[in-house]
Amino acid sequence: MRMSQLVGRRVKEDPKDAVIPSHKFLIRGGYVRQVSAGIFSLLPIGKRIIAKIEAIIRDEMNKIDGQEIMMPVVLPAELWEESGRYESVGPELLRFKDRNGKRMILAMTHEEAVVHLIRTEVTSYKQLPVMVYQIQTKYRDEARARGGLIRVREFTMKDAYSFHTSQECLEEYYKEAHEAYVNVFRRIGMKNVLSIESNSGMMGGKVSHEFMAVSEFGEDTIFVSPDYTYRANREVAHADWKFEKEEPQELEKVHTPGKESIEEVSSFLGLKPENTGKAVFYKDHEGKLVFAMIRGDFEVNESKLSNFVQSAELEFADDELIRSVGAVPGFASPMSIDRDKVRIVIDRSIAESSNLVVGANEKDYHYKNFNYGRDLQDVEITDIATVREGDTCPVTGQPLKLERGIEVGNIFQLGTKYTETMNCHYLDENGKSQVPIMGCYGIGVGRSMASVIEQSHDDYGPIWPITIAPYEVQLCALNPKKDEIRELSEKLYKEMKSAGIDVLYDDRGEKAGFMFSDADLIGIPLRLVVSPKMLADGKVEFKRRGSRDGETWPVEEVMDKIKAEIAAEYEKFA
RNA sequence: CGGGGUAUAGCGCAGUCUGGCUAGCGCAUUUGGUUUGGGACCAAAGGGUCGCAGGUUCGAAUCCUGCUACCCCGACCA
Repeated sequence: MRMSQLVGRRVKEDPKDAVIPSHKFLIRGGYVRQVSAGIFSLLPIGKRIIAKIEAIIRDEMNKIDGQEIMMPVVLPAELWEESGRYESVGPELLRFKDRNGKRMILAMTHEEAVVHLIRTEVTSYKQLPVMVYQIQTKYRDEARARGGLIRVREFTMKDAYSFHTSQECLEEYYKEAHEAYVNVFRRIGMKNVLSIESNSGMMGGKVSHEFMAVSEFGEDTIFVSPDYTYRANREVAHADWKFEKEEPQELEKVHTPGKESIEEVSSFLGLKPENTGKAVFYKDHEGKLVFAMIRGDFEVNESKLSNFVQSAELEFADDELIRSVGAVPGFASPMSIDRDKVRIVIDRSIAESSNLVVGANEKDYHYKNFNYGRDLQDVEITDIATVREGDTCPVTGQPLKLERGIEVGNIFQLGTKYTETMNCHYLDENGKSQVPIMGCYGIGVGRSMASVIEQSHDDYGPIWPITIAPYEVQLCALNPKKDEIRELSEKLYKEMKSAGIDVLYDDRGEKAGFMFSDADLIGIPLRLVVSPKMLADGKVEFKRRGSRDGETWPVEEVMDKIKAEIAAEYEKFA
């Protein structure tokens, strides 16, 4: 490709809206352009990167016997009504009507569509297990798009779905898919990606993993042990907390005028937050009150609580609802409240500690020396605590470290949630009707591209791994008005093209600095410069992206040497 | 959805408070010339419904009302 013809200009200044490096460079380098909030066009070099990422994904999916298909973006609402998600999913599902008034949706994921397909095409145990996948557009009407390609509304996703006759078979395939994902991210040159335990929550499965590109700009918080043996999303992370019981002392009501928060109460009484119990009230999806209690120095983990009470939409309860069960906001206690109207869930930190300060359900009063077992019985006890940096790793015993991550992929053991509700069956070897067990596997393609930039750039632009770089080699002709420069550059360009090398040829005759700055923004890993100075000695300069020092190659050796360099680059990601 | 901000040429911005000549600057673009190793120089040129609608006024980018879009923080996130 000749740079003089390339669509997509480079810009010198950072776009005012961009706050993270990948967003800045994607705009400045001419990879993408925003059309609307969270909606982007891909320009030629962006599209080439995406195509290369997709090719690697395809290769790995095909290796684990995936069969590529393509399902529609627009789906009838009735398909989503079958699974129940037409109602259960919020406004991020874009609903609309066609000209006949028929209710339609823009697919944000394809479990329904794939079950619709598989239930008619796969009817015998002999056809199982089977995996189908597609690389296709998804639309999610995000409340707030952000971070360039990190959180968008329309995006390309590879989504794969597997169907099995047994849980064992699913688990075995799940391992293969996990391995394939590791290969994908290695091959696209993502330097630091972790597979972590994640929250399958309402998706219906038991086991799931997220693949996180570690980045300070990630939206997810993850906890890892120092040796990375333990890796989990904050939503599900747990720690090896140790609590100690002391001799219970007599329950004592104390006057705490106007002291509502943990900090106020504990400092007023000359105690530490860990000597108190904190009450947090939520409203579940049916509007019922959930009373969560945790030791004062912890925070309630809403994901854990939400999973435990099987309610997808927990929200903070208002004071009116709290009072309706006999509790007093700011001075609430699980004792002496209407147990029929409220579900009480207490954290282990409460059940396994002693002599805590808790509310007295009376304005301006607390109790000292609350002890679970003596002062409260028969409530649900579980782990609803949010892990803090430095808490003890449940596996290694070491202090946990906090990282931020961009979710670039996820894999779920779904079970039969969709196959069952949508009447998907096959006949087993005994001629009996069975429901297949499902797994699903996603990769965000554009988000992966952005994540590679986050992990591989310098002040001047992205540094692409050769496996996904828009071109393998950039050829720069410095001063092509000079015949010998132009002639050699054209010759090298043609030779590389016919040798099957992806080459971007800067034939514009710009000043060196201008040309190199553009080259840095395009981030091609290998660069050849034809210049009068070098050519006087019969040499051409070779540079790697990211290094300011080059080598000089004799003109007649350029083709051999560049082929060797390209091969060596690919070797790094094999 | 809550809080904050922005909207003027392709991009980045000034002008708005305090209404007043033909709306300006840098970059980019086009033409001619000089240049050519890390974002050159000279000269000329093209490019604007000042987000939209309504109002006030002799006169509105500027004041008033309503709306919309976009960005940031938060909430939400199959």
